[in-house]
Amino acid sequence: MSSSDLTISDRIQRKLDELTRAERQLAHSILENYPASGLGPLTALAKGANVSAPTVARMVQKLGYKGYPEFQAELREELKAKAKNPIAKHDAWAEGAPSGHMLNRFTDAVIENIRQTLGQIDPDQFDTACQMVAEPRSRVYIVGGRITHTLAEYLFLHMQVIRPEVVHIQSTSNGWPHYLLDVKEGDVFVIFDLRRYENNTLKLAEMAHKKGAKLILFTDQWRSPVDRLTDITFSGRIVVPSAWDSNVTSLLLIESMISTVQNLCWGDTKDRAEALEDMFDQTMLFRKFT
Amino acid sequence: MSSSDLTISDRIQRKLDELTRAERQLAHSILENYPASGLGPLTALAKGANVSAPTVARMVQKLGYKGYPEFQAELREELKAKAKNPIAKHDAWAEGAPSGHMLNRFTDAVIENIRQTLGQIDPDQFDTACQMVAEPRSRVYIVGGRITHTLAEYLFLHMQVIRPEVVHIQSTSNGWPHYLLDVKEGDVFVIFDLRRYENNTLKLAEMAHKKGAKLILFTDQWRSPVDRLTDITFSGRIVVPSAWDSNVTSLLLIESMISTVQNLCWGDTKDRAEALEDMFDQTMLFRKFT
DNA sequence: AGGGAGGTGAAAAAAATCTTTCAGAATTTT
DNA sequence: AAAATTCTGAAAGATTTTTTTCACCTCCCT
Repeated sequence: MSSSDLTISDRIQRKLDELTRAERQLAHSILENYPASGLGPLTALAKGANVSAPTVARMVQKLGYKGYPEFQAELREELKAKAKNPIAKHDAWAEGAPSGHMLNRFTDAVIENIRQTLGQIDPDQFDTACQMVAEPRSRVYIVGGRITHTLAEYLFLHMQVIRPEVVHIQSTSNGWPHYLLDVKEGDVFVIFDLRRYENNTLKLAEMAHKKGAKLILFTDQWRSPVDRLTDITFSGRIVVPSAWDSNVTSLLLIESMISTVQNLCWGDTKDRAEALEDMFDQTMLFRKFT
Repeated sequence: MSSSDLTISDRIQRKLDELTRAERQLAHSILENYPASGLGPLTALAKGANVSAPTVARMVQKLGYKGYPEFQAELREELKAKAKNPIAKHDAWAEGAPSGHMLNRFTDAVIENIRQTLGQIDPDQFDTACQMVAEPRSRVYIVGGRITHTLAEYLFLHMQVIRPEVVHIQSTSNGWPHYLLDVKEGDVFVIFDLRRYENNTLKLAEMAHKKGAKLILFTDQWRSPVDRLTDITFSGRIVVPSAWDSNVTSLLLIESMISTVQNLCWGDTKDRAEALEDMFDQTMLFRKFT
């Protein structure tokens, strides 16, 4: 809202006394299904209220707008603000920092990214992808690029514990063609390709596809060209106030997938985790958690 | 909704694959402030999405409407229907998934983690840490453990572009004692140690500390034993409905730090600046403007 | 009842919005 | 590497929407 913090609905009700008969009739019609009716064409609104078009134009001016379009624009603003509101109630995430502080701006962006991304994900596809990754008969190849190989490795490190036959390939390394020799039909590729999209990753995906492997892609909202080849694609939002893109939403999806796959593999995982734990204990890599 | 029970939002998402690049860009713009932006004039929508007016006209036709006005009319119908129905969903992140679905439970937990973590961070400490990492006279060592070395590498890959003299050490590798020979007073260590805390990381931190290096630690809410030695500690919440811990908050902090450090280092080395500019272009301009 | 002030809507004028066309650009296929 | 296909946006044309004008109507007051 530009000028005041009043909604248009409030404004109308406040001015109700100063309005003429036809205008009051119109006002009630607007409030009847607010704000939808006010967002349509002026003539439709007039007709719906059984008044003439000029009456609408005049009332809108009485309310303080220059014309009907301006009135509509404010209605849309109001709607926009309302849609964002339930989530964006936090004006500052890091208390004690000005709201313009990088931490707050960045967190705002990330939360919005998460909200948008999750809103567009098809839960069935997510479940299907998890089942594919959990399938014990398939080998799972995890592929990342220059930056994203860190995400790939993160997934790999967990999957390695959860199930056997997991391989991590880095598309930027020159050793990857080697791995493709072993790929058999039904194997699963989990591919990370966020902009800038990498040629090597695309080539690798194509070859895997040709071999009959199933492809799961993690990409951004603009979608890597690999998208054409995949069985399932997850596109996350990555925009943050930075010269770089954010991979937070990707990590969120990865971790959710890890958790879901682990539940699917539970029986196997238990044994494997225990075995691994023993190994680590013996090598004294970890301190015991007290 | 007149014909089917699908919302326009659903329809758009369903058709997303059949759309062209510009159209997809537009689609995302519509979903961004849904439904407000779709209720404005066609030209404004086109401008907001950085596409031309005809693209909008074509896409709505692809979606099955006779023209833009018809599309808007349906949007308004949808809005009207939603207003009548007092309690719409909106408590679920992934619409269409039951609120008990892993995606929703996980996202809830992550958002809560972010909220809690950011609430406890001291912005001044954050700024100080960023300045330390940006300091050109210090060498920066980035250290991670078995899982967390992926986070460390993520930070490293970005820092590497932003400033010289950055080193990535993996505490689980047996080569790390080598690196410590070169450490001089005033060098900076960024250490990742989330549970389960690793003995090697602690040892490495102790030796670095003894050499007069400054320590920045990323850990969890229970805090790694390294905490005693550090100048600055960031503790993130990591609890999620999973057998594993979440590193999303850590990544959020890392990315914020990257962005802040980059701002501080702006215009350091000429080559570096040019390289950055180049990358910036490639990152930001995903399509050409004419 | 007659005069006047303000209210109202039909119709025309003005403005904007939407659609179509077409040529150039980008992409894919051969 | 060249050809064909598809995509895209500028500009013009078509349509709709909004505003203005103006005559008529109603209601109130003397």
